[in-house]
Amino acid sequence: MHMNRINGNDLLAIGFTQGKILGLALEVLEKHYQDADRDMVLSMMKALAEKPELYLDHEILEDLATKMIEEASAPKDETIDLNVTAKEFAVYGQEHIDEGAVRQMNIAMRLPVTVAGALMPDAHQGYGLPIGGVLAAKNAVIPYGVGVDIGCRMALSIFDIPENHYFENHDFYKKELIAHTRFGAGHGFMRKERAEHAVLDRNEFNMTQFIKNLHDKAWSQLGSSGGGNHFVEWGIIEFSEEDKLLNIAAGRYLALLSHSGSRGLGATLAGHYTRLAKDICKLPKDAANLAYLDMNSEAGQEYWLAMNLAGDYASACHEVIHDKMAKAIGGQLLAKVENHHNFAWKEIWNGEEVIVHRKGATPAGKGVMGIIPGSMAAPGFLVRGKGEDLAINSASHGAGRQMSRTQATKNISHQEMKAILQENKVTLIGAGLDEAPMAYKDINVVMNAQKDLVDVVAKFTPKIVRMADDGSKED
DNA sequence: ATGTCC
Repeated sequence: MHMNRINGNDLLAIGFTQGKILGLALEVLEKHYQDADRDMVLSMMKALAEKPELYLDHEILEDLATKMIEEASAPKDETIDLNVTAKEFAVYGQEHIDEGAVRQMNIAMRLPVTVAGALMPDAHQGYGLPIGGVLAAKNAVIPYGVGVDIGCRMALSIFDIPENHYFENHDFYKKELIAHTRFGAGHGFMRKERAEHAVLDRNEFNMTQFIKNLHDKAWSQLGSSGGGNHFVEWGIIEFSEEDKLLNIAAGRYLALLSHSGSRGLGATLAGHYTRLAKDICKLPKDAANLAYLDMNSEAGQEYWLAMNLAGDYASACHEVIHDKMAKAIGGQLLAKVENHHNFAWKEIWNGEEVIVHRKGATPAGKGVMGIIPGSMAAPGFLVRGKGEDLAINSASHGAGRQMSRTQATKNISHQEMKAILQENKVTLIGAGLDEAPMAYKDINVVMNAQKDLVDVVAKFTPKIVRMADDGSKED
């Protein structure tokens, strides 16, 4: 516990300014002055901010003082201009997409690094790049083009268990779902319950002090699901015909579907590197959140490694969940499919290597499998990409909202929600009105709008859904 | 999306 720990706001209050120096100063404080007297350290830092030259011979602050003098005398960053005209981009299901998302996409298409873009049929407004936005950039990566929940993904396990086994043992499956999943912002596992995974031994955790500090939280949250629209659910997957590639015969099977990301680790990394990008890459105000890092720069390479670490961590979380559940039910696995939808990839597009950002978009290269969920009461789909160039080999990552969280909480009643769950024979554990099926677009309409992007392989119908408890019900 | 720490 560091109740009196000096934070960024404290330093801003005594004369530090937003930027790289602030981060360095916080690192020095953490490393050398954690247990020192707060007032003493604050007055020393204040003096340093006013006259860094007095600290050039200081045992600990020498390096920081040097950098502050360099920074102060360096020429000021110039704003990078956007192109006057936006490059054209494909939009799928435009009639169901809000204007804000299209406006944001138009700004993204004016970045000097932009090669191509596309908007998926579940698109809506986000920070910087819209959710459901795909952007191919030349040798640059945009932290907010990936999103806050780095590596957020879907994972599906199909078991060799016929659907009637589920219907006959509903309570057992419900019990195991509750026993082996954990939800809620900030929630993780106590030391004795913690899972192990090779991702925790990854070298990238030692890359910087900032990442090192996130290791313990990452460990405690390994195998947890978080909040918002994240879920773990049992459902029935239906193959209307044999799938030779998966080697699955036509029929209905029990399946486990999960949706979650990189938890606190990814969120903290996303925030850190977005700040860094905004500090380095000054864009006009309406494009500020699209700040990018050069892939050849130290910051760009550091973000790339951190992003990949967060992605692999998110994958590990799903692996832990699916392993626990498979073990609990003792089922034989027929197939496992996984895809991330908040990430950046190096891909070849139109003959050149580009960085493809998918922020809430499913990779849909030719033959690439993905999962597009509907809602807790609507089916989701196992799909195969068609490799559509205009969509930059992408598809939607879900149905998309038709009501904001606030709107949904206001306009939907608990009775209405109960009725639609009953009608679809869905058992719900947790979740608030903001995740009600009516808050989402009709998944069939969305799938229709992306017929050129994916083929449907199988249909997944949710049966027992677990989400985070409704925030309003918590104390 | 995230224990609301730039």
